[in-house]
Amino acid sequence: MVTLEDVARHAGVSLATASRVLNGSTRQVGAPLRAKVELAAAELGYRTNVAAQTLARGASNVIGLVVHDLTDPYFAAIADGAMRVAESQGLMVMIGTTHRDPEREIAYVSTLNAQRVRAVLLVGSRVTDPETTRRLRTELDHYRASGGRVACVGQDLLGVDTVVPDNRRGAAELARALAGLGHRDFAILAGPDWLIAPRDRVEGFTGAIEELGLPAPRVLHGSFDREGGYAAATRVSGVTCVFAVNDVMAVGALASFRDRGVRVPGDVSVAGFDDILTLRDLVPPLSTVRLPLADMGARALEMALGPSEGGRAEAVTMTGEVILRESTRGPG
Amino acid sequence: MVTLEDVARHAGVSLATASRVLNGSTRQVGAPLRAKVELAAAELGYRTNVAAQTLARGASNVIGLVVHDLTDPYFAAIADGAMRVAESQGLMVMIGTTHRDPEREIAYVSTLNAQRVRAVLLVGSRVTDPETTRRLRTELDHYRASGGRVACVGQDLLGVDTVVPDNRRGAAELARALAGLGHRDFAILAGPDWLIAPRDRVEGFTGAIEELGLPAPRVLHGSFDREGGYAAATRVSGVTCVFAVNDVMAVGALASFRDRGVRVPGDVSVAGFDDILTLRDLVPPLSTVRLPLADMGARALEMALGPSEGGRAEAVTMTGEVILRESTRGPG
DNA sequence: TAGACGTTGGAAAACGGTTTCCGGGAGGTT
DNA sequence: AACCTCCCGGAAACCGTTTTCCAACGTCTA
Repeated sequence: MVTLEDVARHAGVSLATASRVLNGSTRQVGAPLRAKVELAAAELGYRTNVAAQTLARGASNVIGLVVHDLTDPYFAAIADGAMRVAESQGLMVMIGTTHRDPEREIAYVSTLNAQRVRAVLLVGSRVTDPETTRRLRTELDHYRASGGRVACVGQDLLGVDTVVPDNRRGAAELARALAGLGHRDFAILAGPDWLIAPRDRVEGFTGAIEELGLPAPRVLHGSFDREGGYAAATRVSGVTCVFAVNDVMAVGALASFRDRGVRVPGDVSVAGFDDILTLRDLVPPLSTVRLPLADMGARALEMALGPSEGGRAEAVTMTGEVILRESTRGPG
Repeated sequence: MVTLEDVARHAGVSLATASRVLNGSTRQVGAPLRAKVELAAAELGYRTNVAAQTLARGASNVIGLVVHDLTDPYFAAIADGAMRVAESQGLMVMIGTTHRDPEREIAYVSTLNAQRVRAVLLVGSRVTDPETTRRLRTELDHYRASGGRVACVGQDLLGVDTVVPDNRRGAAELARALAGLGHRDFAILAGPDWLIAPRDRVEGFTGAIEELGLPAPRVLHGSFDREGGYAAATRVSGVTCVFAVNDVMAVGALASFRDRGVRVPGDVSVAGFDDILTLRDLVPPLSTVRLPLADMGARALEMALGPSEGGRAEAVTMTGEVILRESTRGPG
């Protein structure tokens, strides 16, 4: 293990000088010494010990990213956006996957705090349980008290900078668009009601339907993933249009309908939410509400890394754009 | 910032005792003192400074994962498998995405070395350029010389433990299966030839076709992703069956055919390789060669973490299983 | 030519833990 | 009662950097 001291000795300079040449930035070092140090470092194959550096500097070059599930294209897209920003700033990324367990999310914040990461990004819907949220907040406050920065992609419940998808409005606009096609009888494939995002989407959708004076949609709950969509879709009947609260559930629903011989959009229209990349390759192409996922991840990290806005947490709302494709058409 | 010393003072014990209670493991501490320390730590909200711990211990609790592209379901699946193993061992995961740039891969190994991560997992096909491989090996040797562990999912070219998908054999078996359906005229949507995995798959496929005495397949090169598959597929003509060297290229090919009004499998059969999860939702379901992706990632990390086999690097071959679905049928 | 000043190099004190010793006390054996 | 162990607490060295002083050395100005 080659240390900076070895390099300094080999170059015939002091530890301080070697440090200034190889890592430090504040002060100048004369050209001749600088060259000697660089040569010595190369010859010995010196690698900075980041742990020591972090300890001495009191700040690391790592950010933490907490997502629910990396194999879900929704999270992969957001993570990718964030990672590009991190890379452009020379930061490494530490990832934790919670598999939708709020306890794990809290535990990860604690661990990332111990790692003294520069910033933590929490990606994914918040939960409705106030006690869980309170505990997470406590943990985050603790982290921030020691200089950590935090941002969230989800709902503005943590007192930190947040990128908020406008779930209600997006769902409402989708509802109006679908009603505009002539649909009157809707089913909603809803997620679990302890997650806020799916709940908001349900409310936005039903609210708009009510305003239009149409019969209230039938709400079928399932888990917030493909299997949940599949399972909930098997219980659908007597409607002309199905709204799945996210795309992966919609994908599950399409599979379910295919397996049951229900044609989309012939027998029933289907729409999702998020516009994950995978949708390009579905048949029929899925109607959805587009969210700029990669941008959301990038933006959130930029907020976390940027100067704190006078201590005041900022919330940026991202509005979705309704995109009607072939999976929806008028009834009959 | 609460330090261990604060905790020790608050509890009225020595630094050593506090350390032993809160982090250390080797030695026992009597119940009364132990309780006092734990109480003090809780009251003060103490969080271990992992950087200091890493420095003192000389080993971290982090592993590095280097993949080409996280939004590609192939890599997401492997990463997920590896991350589950990491989590079960209480390790954090630092991820780097190279976007298929070998230079970035080398740079990441260097950075992860500086981070003193416990182990590094390199996921993705090796390149044909020996010079690049040599430089990567140098960097890896350097890392291993200081106690780092390395494993690879790809080809056994780095002198480290490796999980090797049997690309030639898988492709050959797929070729025989497709020929068994009656096909004689094949096109291969090949990846760039500076990547070994796609090249091996092409060779395995053509080799088997030759052995059967059939005309040599036409090889069309494209990038190793969906767009490459799409582009290459637009140049396909006069064949009854197309083999895309991985599933995401096959997905691109399906899109291309769909856009051009070429029916699959009516006009042309299409097969891919890897069996990524996304395939479940394609229409028609894609024939492919199944690789146990999550297991491969998990296995590789286990090898990296396990005891070194007497210094000898191990190579585990994973054979693929041909799966014929509806995207392939006999010609005519 | 003396004094002030701006550079540049080095010694040494942090940073926050872990771990090796060392010492004292309790318990067991002859 | 003397001796030997074993167990457990504490003092202090150490991990590899960064960074604050401090000193030495031109160079410029008056």
